[in-house]
Amino acid sequence: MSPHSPPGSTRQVLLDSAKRLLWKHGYEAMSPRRILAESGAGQGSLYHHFPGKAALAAAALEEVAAEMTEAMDALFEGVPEPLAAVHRFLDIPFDPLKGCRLGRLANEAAVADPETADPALRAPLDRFFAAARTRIADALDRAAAEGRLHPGQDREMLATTMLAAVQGGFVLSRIHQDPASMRQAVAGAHLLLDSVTREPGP
Amino acid sequence: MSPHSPPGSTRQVLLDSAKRLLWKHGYEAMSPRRILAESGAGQGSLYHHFPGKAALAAAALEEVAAEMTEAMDALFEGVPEPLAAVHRFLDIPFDPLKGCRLGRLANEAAVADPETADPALRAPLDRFFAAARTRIADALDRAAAEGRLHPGQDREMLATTMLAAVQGGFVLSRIHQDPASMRQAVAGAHLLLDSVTREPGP
DNA sequence: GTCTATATATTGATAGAC
DNA sequence: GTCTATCAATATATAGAC
Repeated sequence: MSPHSPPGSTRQVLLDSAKRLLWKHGYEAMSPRRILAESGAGQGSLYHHFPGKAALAAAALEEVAAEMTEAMDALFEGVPEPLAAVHRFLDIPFDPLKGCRLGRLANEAAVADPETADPALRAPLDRFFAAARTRIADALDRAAAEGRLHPGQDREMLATTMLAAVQGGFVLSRIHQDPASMRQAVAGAHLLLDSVTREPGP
Repeated sequence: MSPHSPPGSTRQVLLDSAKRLLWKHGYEAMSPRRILAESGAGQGSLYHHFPGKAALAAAALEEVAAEMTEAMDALFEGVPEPLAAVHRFLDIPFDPLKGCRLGRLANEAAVADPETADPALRAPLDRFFAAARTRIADALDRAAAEGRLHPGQDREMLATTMLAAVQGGFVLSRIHQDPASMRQAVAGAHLLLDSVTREPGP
């Protein structure tokens, strides 16, 4: 929406602080006061550059979604073999205890409660996960075209399951305060992928 | 901890309201004011029966965890064939848009932020998901003992993946405001389970 | 045990000087 | 564009009568 601000500008400093706080504390717990303390900006600056907390958060989430989409694109363009790219996606070294930068907001009222949500907050999440599923499903389609997938597999379903395994891994790791849950969930996703894969023909 | 209160008692009415609000809005968004409005109790009652909001929430979550553990036990005891029980678990008719009563709290600071969390809030979640994983892993062990599982499968890993698929399904369905994500994630979990299953011997 | 005030801190946002 | 007040509303909790 709004063009990128110059790095180091007050507007960008506010956005960077919001991005950190949204990751660490989520939306509701990200008070304007904390943003100002984090960023060093004065009280008036926030409301000069943004209509309010929600608009700042929405802009911050747009940036996060753009960064993550870019990372997905780089991964899928950088790994020529499509199945290898999906496995690589599962092996991204997330820190499971920190939660997913976008997925962790799925249960905040302002983001995803149909009655009280601000659509501008959910939109970047919606778009990123749709894009991620498309990247994965497209890779699986290419694998199928190369004869590397057993026929008759629902590639969109498989792509959703890959994403769900990672998101569920975050949830379980946070609850147990233990990265092992993420490792196991991802291992299951690898196994599922292997189970629909067939060796390259001669 | 505390013994169950008589149904209809003010204490239990407060607990029931807290359980509803925790599911619908989460912990931080569950203000004492809302609890009192929901329950019809007077202001003083909450602080007479509980030291504060955190203690009420912890007691409410203990009840939720107990209910869900009981439901898991009923399912796994009621379905004699262990693999069928795991498939049945995946087919529990969750409402994906409502989120998981316990899993939805995984990203609240008071529940799972190592710096600020109240251990009493995370404990019931930790215990329920550990118990759930054990139920599933035990069923897979029984299936293996009956020769229904391909050998060499990590049953704990598989159990974690089943739970993660459901939790990830909740996250994705909330983000897209669409139950389809949960259906697809669960379908992937069924497929994984099938891929490690072998037909009963003669 | 329950009720009606009330207290204090924090929230998200504004006012207005510079 | 940035700053220092300041605001009204809400959050969690307490006081004290009944």
